[in-house]
Amino acid sequence: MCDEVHAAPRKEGKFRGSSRGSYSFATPRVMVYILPFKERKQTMKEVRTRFAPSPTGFQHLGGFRTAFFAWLLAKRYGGKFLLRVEDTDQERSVPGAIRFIIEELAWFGIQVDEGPSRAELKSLGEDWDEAPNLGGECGPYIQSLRLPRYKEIAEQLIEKGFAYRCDCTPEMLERERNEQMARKEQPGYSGYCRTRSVGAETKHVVRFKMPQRRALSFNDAIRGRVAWETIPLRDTVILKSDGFPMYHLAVVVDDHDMKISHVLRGIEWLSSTPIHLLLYEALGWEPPVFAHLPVVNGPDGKKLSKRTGAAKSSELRERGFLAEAVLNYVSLIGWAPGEGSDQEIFSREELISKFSLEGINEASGVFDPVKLEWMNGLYIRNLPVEEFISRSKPFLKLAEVDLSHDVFAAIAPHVQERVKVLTEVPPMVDFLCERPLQRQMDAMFQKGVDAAKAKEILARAAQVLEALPEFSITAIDQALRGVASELGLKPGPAFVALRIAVTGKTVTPPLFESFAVLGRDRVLSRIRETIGLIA
RNA sequence: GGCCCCAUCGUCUAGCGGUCUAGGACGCUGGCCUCUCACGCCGGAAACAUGGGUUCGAGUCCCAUUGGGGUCACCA
Repeated sequence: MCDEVHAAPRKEGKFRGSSRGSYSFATPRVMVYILPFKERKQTMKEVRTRFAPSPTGFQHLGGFRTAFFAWLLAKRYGGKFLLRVEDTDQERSVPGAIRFIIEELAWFGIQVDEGPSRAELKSLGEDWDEAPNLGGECGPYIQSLRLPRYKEIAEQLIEKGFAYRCDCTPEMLERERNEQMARKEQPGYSGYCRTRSVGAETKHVVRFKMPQRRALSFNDAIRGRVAWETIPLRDTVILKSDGFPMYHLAVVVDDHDMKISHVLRGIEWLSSTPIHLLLYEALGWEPPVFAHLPVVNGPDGKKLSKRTGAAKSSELRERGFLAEAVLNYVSLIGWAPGEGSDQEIFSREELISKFSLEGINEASGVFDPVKLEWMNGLYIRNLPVEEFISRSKPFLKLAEVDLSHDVFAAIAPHVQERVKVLTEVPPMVDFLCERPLQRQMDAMFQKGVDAAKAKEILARAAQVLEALPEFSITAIDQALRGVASELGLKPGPAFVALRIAVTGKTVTPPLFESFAVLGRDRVLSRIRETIGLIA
């Protein structure tokens, strides 16, 4: 009954016509995320999703969005989220990449239920003090540690006639390709070794026999039916000559072994799904539900890259973004709650309860750093003050702005609603330190305030402030306004001089509060110092 | 080039045949608030790629065109 939802019939017409060899994979577990909770519990398998990055460098935001969606889906249905490391390309694997991924997931608060154990990490030389010991029943969770398993499956496929050994050298393949191109044919492996019998002892790869003229389709959880009338692919290598598997073999084997129910991955994988489907078929395994996610592009409309600046999560953290805000923002690229809802600020719990594959868009999206900043500012403002203070402290320390807890706490509420990222905090409060000020003196003279007038304001203000019985915010407020009107000035222009004299800057937290926090002595000495500076 | 995916304001999106003279958010912009800067509040400009169908009726369904993107490795 519920099968209808994802068996989206919109592509049906296109597909119906091909009668020969038509085959489609049923994906009955589609109903997993549309059945009411109680019903589901009795009939459904556990939802198990995974994030399977290859440790070839730094993941960007798009990668973590994929991980987050997979995590949300698992949590939504009380399932498990696993981390698997796809390091089958020895040459491209870079040391430290696994650690980066694990630490970033932790920063985002995406808990991994199953993943590499400490021993697995150690065996790869990827061990560090705070390394978590994930583990799980389906390990190892690092592909380079699962080589015998892939070999076993490859042998099985050869025995059953779905695959064969090929000892063609790269040079031979190259020559073949050149000849094909000269003849203006589609280049690709001809299948030379299909009918030969290459012994296991000679150096070889294992190739999967791709059927030609075969219709194939499946129900993508996001796009509905995707169909191929013929398989356009050549016999593809599934096991390399060095004994490592190719991606296609490794994913299929691992997703099966690890009982993955839903595969969420980037749309760049859509084209290779037929190979995976064929592999599942040959192995007699039931394929998981596939959901191919739209890509996230940079503001330039091109793929997210390291040069996109804020696209690297670790960089966002260093720049003072909050994990909650980043996750909230990133989840909005390609996903919306739907049902006419306008909501776009979600707690983690709300996201879990509202997330669904149906809400994911087909179209690619653009990462907008400006909106992220806005949202981060919103999250910062919504933080309890104490939380804001403790999160700001590392940034103060890094910027060598040395303030006591009490001093910073006194000004914090005013800073909190003025920053979008935490790195903006230190420059906003560094005037409270003992450091000598660099004053923007030239900004002082404007709107009817010349050097003489400025001196007058400062001198009078110093006098009045010194005489104040109590150096409180309201007292300072009244006193300073009094000075302004006494000198025939509006508060605005009058306070510019004072602000620069005491803080050195034109933009600061509110003046009276700043003065109160600084204390009378320092305010007075700074004002007097400035008077001497005016020519 | 073959195959596949995609197409609503600049950007993220709502919209699942009539309630769309298309709603929200960021950004932009006019104003209010105001000691600067922010916050907050009120207002504005800004989009259904094009052409055919289907239908009493299409942003919503179908086809084509155009334009983007992906993929065709002993990379993932």
